[in-house]
Amino acid sequence: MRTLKPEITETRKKKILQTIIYQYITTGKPVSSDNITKNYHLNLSPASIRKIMSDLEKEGFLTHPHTSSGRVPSDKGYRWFVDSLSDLQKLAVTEKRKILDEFRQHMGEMDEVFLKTSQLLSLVSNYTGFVVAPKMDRNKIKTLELVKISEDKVMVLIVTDSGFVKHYILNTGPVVDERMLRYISEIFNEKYSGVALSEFKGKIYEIKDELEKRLKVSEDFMKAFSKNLLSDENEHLYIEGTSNILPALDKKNYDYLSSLIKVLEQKKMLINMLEKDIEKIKGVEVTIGKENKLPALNELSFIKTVYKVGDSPLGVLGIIGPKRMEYSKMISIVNLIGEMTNQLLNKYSK
Amino acid sequence: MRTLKPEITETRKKKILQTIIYQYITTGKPVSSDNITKNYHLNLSPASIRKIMSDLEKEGFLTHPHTSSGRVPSDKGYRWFVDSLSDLQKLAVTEKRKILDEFRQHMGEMDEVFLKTSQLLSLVSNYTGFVVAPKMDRNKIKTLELVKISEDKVMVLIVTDSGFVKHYILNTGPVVDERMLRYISEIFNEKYSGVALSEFKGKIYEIKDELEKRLKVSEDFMKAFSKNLLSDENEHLYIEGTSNILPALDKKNYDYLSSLIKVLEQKKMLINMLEKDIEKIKGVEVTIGKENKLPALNELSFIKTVYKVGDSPLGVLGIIGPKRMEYSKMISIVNLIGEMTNQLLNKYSK
DNA sequence: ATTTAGCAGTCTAACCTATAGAGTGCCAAT
DNA sequence: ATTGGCACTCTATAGGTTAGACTGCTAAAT
Repeated sequence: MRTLKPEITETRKKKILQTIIYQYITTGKPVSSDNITKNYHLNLSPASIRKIMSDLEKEGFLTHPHTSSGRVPSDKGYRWFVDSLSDLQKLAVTEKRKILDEFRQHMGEMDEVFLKTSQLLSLVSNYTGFVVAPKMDRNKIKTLELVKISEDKVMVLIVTDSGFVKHYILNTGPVVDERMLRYISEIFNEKYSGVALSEFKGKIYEIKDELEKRLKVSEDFMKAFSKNLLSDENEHLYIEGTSNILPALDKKNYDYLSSLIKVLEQKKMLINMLEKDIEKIKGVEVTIGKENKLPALNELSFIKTVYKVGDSPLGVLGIIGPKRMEYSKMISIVNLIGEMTNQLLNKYSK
Repeated sequence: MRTLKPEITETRKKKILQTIIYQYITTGKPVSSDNITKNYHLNLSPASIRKIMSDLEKEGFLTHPHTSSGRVPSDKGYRWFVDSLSDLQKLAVTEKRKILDEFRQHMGEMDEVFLKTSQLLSLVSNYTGFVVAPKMDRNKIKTLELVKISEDKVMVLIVTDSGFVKHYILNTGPVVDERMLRYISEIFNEKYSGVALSEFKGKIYEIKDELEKRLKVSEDFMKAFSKNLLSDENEHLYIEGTSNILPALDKKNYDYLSSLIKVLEQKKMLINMLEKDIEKIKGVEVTIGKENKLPALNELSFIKTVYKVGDSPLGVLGIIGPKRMEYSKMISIVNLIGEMTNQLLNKYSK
C-alpha cells in the first residue's frame, strides 16, 4: 500500500498543476483554491487544494505574488507545462487552411519573403512575429553573371541556391567589352557554382590571379569587385506586431515597457541571441521568462524554429509573446510556418 | 508717443515668449515667472512677467497645466517659435563633419541606403529617424536585361536611374535561347529606357504585341513577365530609434506609450501621412503636436524633407521627436542629410 | 491517513485626509 | 507701466483606514 499511494498522489498533483497553469493562461489572474474547485470538479475541497498548492510551491512550480493572493506559475512551472505537452494540439483544419492561404497570397517576390513571413507570424498568432534573414554568406552560389549597364558600370549578379539575388554595381572606370564580360562570367560559373558565398569571398585573390592569366583589363575591375564583395553584410531581423504583446503584460508598467522597446530595437543583440547554437536547434524550441537572459525579456516567451535549404540552416523564425500564452497552438503555428518557409526556399534550389 | 509704445511692448513680449519656450525646451519643466527673472536679466519683476505671461496665454501661445503651475508652450507657441527661427543655427563644423563621415562610412550597397539613412538620422538627432523608401514606380528605367540563370528560369533585371535594381525570376517553362534573350533585351532597352516604371507597367500589352511580331516563343514568357511586373509593390517605411522619444515624453503614461507604439507600427498609415502632398513640400517642413492628425502623435513633432532624383520627388525622410526639441538643430540635420541623400541618388543617374 | 470546515492572520487596492510648497492673480502703492 | 505683498489654488506626497480576497493552520470528520 505504502508504495503505491505516493504515485497516485503525484499524478493527481501534476493534474492540478496543469489545471492551475491552464487557468492562469486563460484568465491571466492569480489562481485561488476556490477558483479551482468551482471551475473544475476534482472532488476536493479548497483546503485540500491549498495543501497541494503549497506543496507545488515548495517544489518550485508555483509562486505567490504576495501572501494573500492566488498562485501564479513560475518559469519552472511553465517549463514543465510546455514539456508535458506531449501531443501538440493539431491546428484546426480551417485554421491551417487560413494560414496556408495567407502564405500563398503574400509571397510575391523573393526578397519580401522574410518581411511577409514575420507579418504572417504576427497575424496568425496575434503576438509578435520575427524572422532572422540569413547572412548571404550561408547561401551557395548558383549562377554568377556580369552585366554591362552603362559605359563605365558593370553589375555583378549572384543568384544563390535559395533564390536570392545579390547585386553590386561596379564603377569599372575604363570601358569593359561585353564579350569579355560574358567570358569572365563563364569562367566564374564553371569554377564557383555551388560554392558558399563565404568561401567565395576567401578566394578573391585566387580569382584575381586566375583572371589576370587570361585577361589584361582587370586591375581596376578587381579592385572594385573585391571591395564590394568583401564589404560586411549583416543579417536582418524582421519584427512585426510588437504592440501585440503589450496588452498581455500583466503589470501596466511604463518602465518595463520602455526597456522592452529598447531591447527590441537592439537588433544585433537579438539576432545573436536567436541564432545562438543554430546548428543544434531541432524542431520547435521554447524559451520561457528568465530562460531568456536579458532582463527586459524575462516576462516573455520565445517560440522559434530553424529554416533551412538542404541541410544547412539559414536562419530562425518564430513568435514572441507573453509567458502566459497558448503554447500548444503557438508551437503548432511556428512549426507550420517553418515548414512552409522551408518548402518555399527549397523550391528554388532544384 | 502713444503710437510707438505698443510696438515696443509687442517686440518685448515676443522676446519673452521666445525665452519661455527656449527655457521649456531645455529644462522640460513648466516655466514660472521667477524662473525667467532669475535666469535671464530682463530688468523686470516676476509680477510684470506674470502679466505678460497671462497676456500671451490669452493670445494662445502658452498654456497652464493647472492654475498654480508655470507656463508651457501651446502648439501655436511652438509654431510661432519655429517660424521665427529665421536664420537656422548652423551646425558646428565638427558636428557636420561627424555626420558626413558617418554617411560615407555607412553607405555601402544601394539597397541599404534607406535603412542606413534612417539609422543615421536617429543617431545624430538622438530621436527617431525615418525614411520612406520610394515606390519603384517613381523610378525611371535605365537598363533592362534578361539573364538566363538555369534551364527554365530567366531573370529580368531592371536598373533604374537612381541606381536601384529590381529583379524577378521567371519560370519560363520551355527553354529559352540565350541569344534571343539578348535580342529582346536590346529591343526593350531601345524603346523603354527613360520610361517610368509605372508607365512601363501600363504598356505591358503593347510590349507583348510588339514582341510577338518578331518572335514566336513568348506566350508563356510574357505571362510570367507581366504577372511579376504588375504585382503591387509598396513603399517601405524605415523607422529607427523609436525608444529615443520615450524619455522625453513628459508624462510617463503607459496608455499613451502603448498607443504610440501601435501607431508607429501602422506603417501604411504613416506613409500616407508623411507623403501627403509630396510634390508641394519645399525644403524642411515641421509639424507640431496636434498639427499631426492622429491623437497618438499629438505629443510629437515631425521634421521632414523630400529627396529627389532630378526633379521628381522620390520619398521623404526626417526625424520624429518630442514637441520640445531643439528645432533649429534638428532642422539643420534633416536638411543636411536630405541633401546628402540627394547627392548620393543623383550620382547614379548620370 | 486524508480530507475538510472554520477561523485567525496577511496583504492589496482603493479611497480618504492632511500638508508643504510652488505659482498665480490681483490690488494698492510707486 | 511696474512692482511688492498677500490671498488663493492646485499638485504631489505621505499617512491612515478599511473591505475583501486568500492563505495557513488546527482540530474534527471520514
